[in-house]
Amino acid sequence: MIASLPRREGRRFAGLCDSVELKAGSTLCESNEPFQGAYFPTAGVISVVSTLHGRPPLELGLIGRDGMLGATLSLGVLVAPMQAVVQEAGSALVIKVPELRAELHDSPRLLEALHRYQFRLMMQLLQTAACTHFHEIEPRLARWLLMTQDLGITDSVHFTHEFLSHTLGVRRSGVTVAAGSLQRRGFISYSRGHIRILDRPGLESAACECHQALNDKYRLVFG
Amino acid sequence: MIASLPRREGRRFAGLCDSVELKAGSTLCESNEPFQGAYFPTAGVISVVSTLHGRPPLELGLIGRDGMLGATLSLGVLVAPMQAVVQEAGSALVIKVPELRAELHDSPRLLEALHRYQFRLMMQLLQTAACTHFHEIEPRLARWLLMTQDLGITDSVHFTHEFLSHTLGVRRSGVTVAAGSLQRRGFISYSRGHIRILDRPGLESAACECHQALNDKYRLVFG
DNA sequence: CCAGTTCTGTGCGGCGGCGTACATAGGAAG
DNA sequence: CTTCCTATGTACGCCGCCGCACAGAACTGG
Repeated sequence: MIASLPRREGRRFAGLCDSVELKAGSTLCESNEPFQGAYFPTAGVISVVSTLHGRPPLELGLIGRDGMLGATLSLGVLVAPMQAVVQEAGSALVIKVPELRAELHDSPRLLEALHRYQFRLMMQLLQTAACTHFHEIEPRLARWLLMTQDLGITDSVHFTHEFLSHTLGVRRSGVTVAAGSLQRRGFISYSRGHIRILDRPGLESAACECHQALNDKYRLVFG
Repeated sequence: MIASLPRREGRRFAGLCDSVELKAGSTLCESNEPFQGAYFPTAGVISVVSTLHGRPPLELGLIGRDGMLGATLSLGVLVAPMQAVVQEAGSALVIKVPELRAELHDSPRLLEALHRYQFRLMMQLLQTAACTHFHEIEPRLARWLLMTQDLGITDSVHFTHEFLSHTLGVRRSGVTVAAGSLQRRGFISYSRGHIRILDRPGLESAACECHQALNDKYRLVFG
């Protein structure tokens, strides 16, 4: 995302950032609490979740190296609207909130980038919300695997069924059944927290249309 | 929302708008198509929905006289991320997109207002998405009735069960059962498309916590 | 090699909602 | 008043997922 800035600005901006490690499972921001900083993942994935009283969190968005956590800071609100958790360990550039705000003030390009990404996240939320409501576990799982692959995940440390059950908001054994079916069909193979995609076209056929639809929309809007 | 601007700016802005009638059921914008304009309801309610291929639309947000349709225009993207439908007939001020953009450029207060509302919508989407997934029909229906009451609806023209089934993404007969239960408990009464709230505290107790939670969050962020 | 832990496979009863169908009731129009 | 249409009440079987429980399998550390 920073790379999309003009070279000089990008350099300058990166200079304002610290590099941090993203540890799987760590929480980067809490709903309705101030952002500690804005995160630009260079590797790994951040998960945007919504938590209801007494329920496991439900994942509604994924942020990878093409995105950022804290795009809402471009709206002038310093508080996070959602909770975000590191789903896939990696690393990120972090910029503190005051520095980001100063930079947003000076760089229209940066502001535009954040605004656009905010829009993208919104599209993602809308799609995922409906998908979660209407579609079944297996297609949703397939879609999720495709999404993470798109985000450039190579080897996953902790994609256990237990873990996936949280991101999909379903039972662990429900995931086992869905994953088992995908494996039997030869689309994926997995064992003890490690999933490989064997047949991407097959997986695409097993996924709900949301993956394709969302990508189409991105392209339509941003070219 | 316009009223929150300084008096002079508000007047000026209102002068740029046309007044239009909001007809129940009419679509104000389509997902991934350019906004025709930005709508500031003065009466009635606009519903933000997400539609999946071959499914009824699912409502994820409500826009009343405290809000607007087209807040994403403040992000510099001229396309709508979602579909919006008039749910409750009324009226609105409309401003054309180029005029709005010019005004956003000149008035930081206006820009801030749109940004804040964009943030609010985001909070609403996140809450509603999880609510839709986890909560049952009856509490969701109760919550929805409370929300619409908060938006200042007095008499509803077309709150039939059929209609409600679309906003909640469930069967019509599912709504009948839920509404029947709320009526038997004395919280509401209805007949042929007309619902009255008889016992607001009772209805609150029947609703899921999402209504309260969201209001709390609004207050926490915006005071 | 053994013991403990984590991950996966599988089964059970139950429930909420689905799709469908049909019956009644209330208004509107003639 | 009758006719038609829309809105509501209710029932039936089905399915997906739940909560739970337990067994096997695969790694881990002694």
